[in-house]
Parts: sequence; structure tokens; C-alpha cells
Amino acid sequence: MAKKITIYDLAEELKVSPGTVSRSLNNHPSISKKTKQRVISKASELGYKVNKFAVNLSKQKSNALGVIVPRLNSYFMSTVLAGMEKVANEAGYNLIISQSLESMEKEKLNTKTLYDSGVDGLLVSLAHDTTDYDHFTPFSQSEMPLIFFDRVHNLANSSTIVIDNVTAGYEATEHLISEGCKNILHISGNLKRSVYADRFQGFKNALFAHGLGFDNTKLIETNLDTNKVEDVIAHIKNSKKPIDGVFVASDTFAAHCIKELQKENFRIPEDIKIIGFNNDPISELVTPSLSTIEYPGYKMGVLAVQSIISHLNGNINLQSANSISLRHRLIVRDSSKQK
Amino acid sequence: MAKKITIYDLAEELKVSPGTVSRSLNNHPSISKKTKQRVISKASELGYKVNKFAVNLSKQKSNALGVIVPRLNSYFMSTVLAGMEKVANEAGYNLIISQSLESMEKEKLNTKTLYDSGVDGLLVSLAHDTTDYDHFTPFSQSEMPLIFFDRVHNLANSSTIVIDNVTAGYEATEHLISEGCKNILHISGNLKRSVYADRFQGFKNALFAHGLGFDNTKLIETNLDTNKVEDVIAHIKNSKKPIDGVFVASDTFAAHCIKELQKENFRIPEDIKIIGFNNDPISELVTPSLSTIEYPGYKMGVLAVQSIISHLNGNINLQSANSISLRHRLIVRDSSKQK
DNA sequence: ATGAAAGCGCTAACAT
DNA sequence: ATGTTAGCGCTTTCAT
Repeated sequence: MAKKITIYDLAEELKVSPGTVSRSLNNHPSISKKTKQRVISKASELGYKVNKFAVNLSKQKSNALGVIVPRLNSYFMSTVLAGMEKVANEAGYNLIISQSLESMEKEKLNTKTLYDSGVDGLLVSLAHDTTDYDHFTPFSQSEMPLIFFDRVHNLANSSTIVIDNVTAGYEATEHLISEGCKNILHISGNLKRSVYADRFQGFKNALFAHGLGFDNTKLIETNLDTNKVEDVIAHIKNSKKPIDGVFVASDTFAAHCIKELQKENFRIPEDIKIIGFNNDPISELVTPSLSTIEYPGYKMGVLAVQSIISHLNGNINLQSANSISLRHRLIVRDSSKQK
Repeated sequence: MAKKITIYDLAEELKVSPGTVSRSLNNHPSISKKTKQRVISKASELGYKVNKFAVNLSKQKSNALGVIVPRLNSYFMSTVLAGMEKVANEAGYNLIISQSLESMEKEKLNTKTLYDSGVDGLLVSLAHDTTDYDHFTPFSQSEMPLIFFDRVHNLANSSTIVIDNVTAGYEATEHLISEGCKNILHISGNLKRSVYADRFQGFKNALFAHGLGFDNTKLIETNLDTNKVEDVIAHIKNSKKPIDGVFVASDTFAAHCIKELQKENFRIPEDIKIIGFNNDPISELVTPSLSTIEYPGYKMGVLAVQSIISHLNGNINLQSANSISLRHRLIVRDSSKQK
């Protein structure tokens, strides 16, 4: 391939200064239309290509946003990322995406890597086992925007974006109660994460509000891996007082529970009513179709990036609020309907 | 926040040259252990942080790989990306991920953006409607590694990584035939894409091999959006000779077909046997469970990045082959079993 | 083993 | 409207 063309080459060819070339290429107002045109056409003639490395070094800015998620391959997460990418792309930002694989150590490493590589901001959904948050201080200290989404944590100088999981959990539970359930089990993810803790809180609130009371037999905390389904089934089968409703913090896990319960000859919804969480595509494809809470992942991604970019642009407005809460929605399908 | 520490600051503090500092930090062999130690401890004492922008400019290398996919939010794609990220991360590479949203124009833009931003290599799965490939020439010309995966195209100086879709399509079809199907319909994605063209080819080959013959009523080409399911149902209902088998090029679409066919009182598999493609998680959750072809997405991602990185390291070996074909696997479940 | 200095390519403040 | 020039922070060749 031919030698790399720089603005100096263009400047020489055109008998102007490198500064003029730079300004022309960046459409600076103080350059005459004619000069700009000359520069631009010469640039394309010679196959000039900007060197982003130099631009970045000079501006100390990368136009890249870092993203850390627990895993890439979940429906919810990929939907969030799709929304993020769309907005970022339109605004001229690149997305550098990495996964913590639910490990705090990896999350720390990724945070450092992204910080070092000069991203302009960071978007994080926390790993299951993250318990300390010191690895984020470089961001807060250097006033680089930091946004937590979904699996959030309240940290100084950072924003969060979530749905109201307490209310959502409350509504899911109340729905089961309204369909006649008296002994409801909640399958939760790791309670260290506020998304799950909040749903659990909503669950308990609803039980108490309806005089049902809570005890530990009504909660199973798990990592929501499908190989844990059998534990749940065992719990249900061994329950002294028959369980007639299950509120699961994830649709995928709920769908597997339905399948396994059916194998054990439980009828859904007649014997046990089930509601999931997320409105994953599978929820409308399983039989019976799964009631759930809609969790607007795409929108969450969109808002997160809009928020971080408006922050980067120095706009202090709604988008750069300290905390954004999205609307969820109860979706009633067959798995929870009283016959 | 405190002023940024550079190697010059360290050099001054330690009364050595910036070069020595740089070499120490990079563990260059020609620096004494003692000096290295002094530099490193002073660096951490002062909170020194490398400036990747400067490193990149100096080395003309970013340690970043670009990825362009049609959409982020499909199970298959997110699985591929998970595999890619894992390997890239371990090798010290960042992944810059963007989506073409099935538009060639967007794909062109993204390709240019990633090229300009100085990625060290590019991994692409093509958009539905991509018909020309000139936008990739900057990569081939500048000997930057370019790898197509899944939705591939044979281009000079590029590699491809796929499964053998012809054989997979053949096996899926033959399976339906062996279960007694005589009039099989194939639902394909855009035939411009070789993944779909190849599956279709395998479909036809199997029909001919078993004396069933092919005509255009046995093919529906669609974008596989779920809102196209009704067209398929209509086609099946209006078919003169009853259709008794359907080979769908995507599990998600197949799952929706099952659901809708059941609504129309078709019994699956008694009346119509169905096989999908991908081994999406939904395939084992729907009722009846969906037969399918396993498509090793994670492994594909892993191999793609291993391949590109070994190329970047100058290793000419198996990993940097021109074309890698992964093993697929027929998975028989209830949706296609003869009763 | 270490130092000196020339890049890397672009931006932007300042000058004209 | 355009030119000049000093960075931006690090790498690396060439000396010593």
C-alpha cells in the first residue's frame, strides 16, 4: 500500500499551512469555502485518512464509551446494548464492550483497562459478587461520567438507571394473590444486587399488605443458572403447605421451571401459577405463555447513552439526572390466570 | 483532580531520562532491575497512568478489534460476541462493537468509522442487503486482517468462519424425510446471504437425493421477522398438496410458526413436522420442543478472534487459515418425531 | 545500562 | 482568512 498521507503532505501539495488543512478538514468557520473545497478534493484525490491516534492525543478524548456487563449473551443485556449502540453510533461514539463474567476481579480489571484506554465515559452493570467499589474511583475522581444501569450501586458522582423494582415486584406478587394464590414462593437472584433485593422487598411488601406473611420457606436465592432448577422443583415438592404461586426474578429461569414442573405433573396455572420477569421473547412462546414484568432494555440502553453523552457535552438537564427510573409493566398471560 | 503525571515527571523526579522511564515501565531487558524497581515504585507513588493515546500514536496500533454485526440482540449473535470478548480480553484487546441494522449503508459507515479509528483488525457478519464490498478494500489494501463470520463473503485477503450450511441444510431436510415427510417447505432468510443460500442448497439436494423434486411452492424467502409468520401460515393453509414438514432457517421464527400453526389447529408433529436452525434456548422450551441444528456461536466467536490475533502476531498457522468451517450437529426433539 | 532526540500526526492558541 | 508553532506523551534509534 502507498505511503500514508498526512496533513503535511496535503499542505505541501496545496501550498498552504498544515493548520489550514486541519481546519478545512474539520469544517472550521474561519476558512474560505474555496480553500476548504481545494483541501477536501485534494485529500480524497490522495487518499488521505485522518489518524485518530493523533487526534485523540491532541484532544485527550477518544469518542469512545466503555461498557461493562456481567455477560453479553442474555436477551436482556443484548437488548440494552443494541439501544446503547444505536445512540452512541448516531452521536459519533464508539462502544467498547467487555464482560465481567459475574466476577468482581474481572470487573476491576476491565474497569482499569477501559480507564487506561481513555474512554470518555463508562457504563456499568455490576457483577453478582461485587462488594466494593474502589475500582470506580478513578472515574469519579477525574470527573469522567459513570453510569450504572440495571445492576446499580449508589456511588458519589455517578448516575443510575433502573426500573422501580420494588413496585414491580409488588405488582407481580399482588397479581398472583389476586388470582387466588395463598402460598407464594419467590425465586430470587443474588440479593447483594439491588435489582433482586428490591424485587424481593416488593414481594414481601405485597405479602404483608395482603395479610399473607413471610417466612424463609418462601424465598430461594440462587444464581438463576438453569442447573439450579431442580433445587427449586425439590423445594416445591417437599413443601409442607402446597405452593400455589411462584414469582421468579427471571423469565428464562421461570420457563425452565414451568417445563420441569409439568414433567412432575404439576398443572400450570391450575396447580401453580407462575410469573416471571423481563418479558424475554421466550415468555410468549412457552406453553402456557408466561406472565411477566416488561423490563424496557432497549430504552434503558438508549437513555443511558443519551445521558452520558449529554453529560459529556456539558448539558445539565433531565438526561443527566442523578437517577433515572423507567416504567415497567405487568403483562398477564396464561401461566398465572385463574381458570 | 491532581495534575496528570507523565514519564517526564517521573524522569525528573528520579534524575533519569524519559527513555529509561519508558523502558522500565515496559520491562525492557536492557534496564537494570534496580532502576526498573525505582521507576515502578515512583510511578505508583505518584499515581502515574500511561496515556494510551500517546502509545497508540507512537506505535500506530490500538489493541482494539472492530466488530460489525447486523444486530446485537439475537441469541446467536450475543453468544458469538461473548466468545469474542472472552478471547480478546484475555489477549489484551478491546472490542469495539457496532451494528449495521441490516443496512449496507450503515455497514459502510461503520466500516469507515472503525477503519479511521484505527482498529487493528475487523470482524464482520454481513447485513442482509450488502451487495458490494468496496467498503472493505481499505482493510485488504492495508493488510489489516479482515474476517467474516456467519454471514460471510469470499473476498481477497480475508478469511471466513462458518459452519457447513449446505450439509447442515441437507441433514435437517433428510431428517424430516426420514420421519416420513413428503412435501416439505423451506423458510429461508435472504438468499443473497450465503448462510441461507447454502441451507437452501442443502434442502434442494436432499429433496432430489430422495426423489422428491423441488418447485417454487416449496420455498419462502423472508427476512425472518416474526410479523412475517402469518404469510407463512397462509401459504401452508392454501397449499394444494398438504405440507407435512417445514425446515425453517431460524429457531425463533420456527417457534412462532409452531405457535401459530397450533392456533390454526395443526398438530405438531402429527400433521406437520418442523425443524429449526441455531439451537436457540427457546428451542428446548417450546412445546413440542423444537428439533434443530446446533450452531456453535460461542466457539465461532472464540475462533474468529483467536484467528485474527494470531494473524496480528504474525503467526501463520491453522488459526490464520483462509477459511474455517465448524462442526454442526443435528438435534432431534419432539417437533419432528414420527409418533 | 542509560541518555538524547527525532519522530508519531494533529490541534489550537497566538500572530498576522 | 491563513500561517506559525508549541504542545499532546510515548517509543525507539542511535550514541555513549
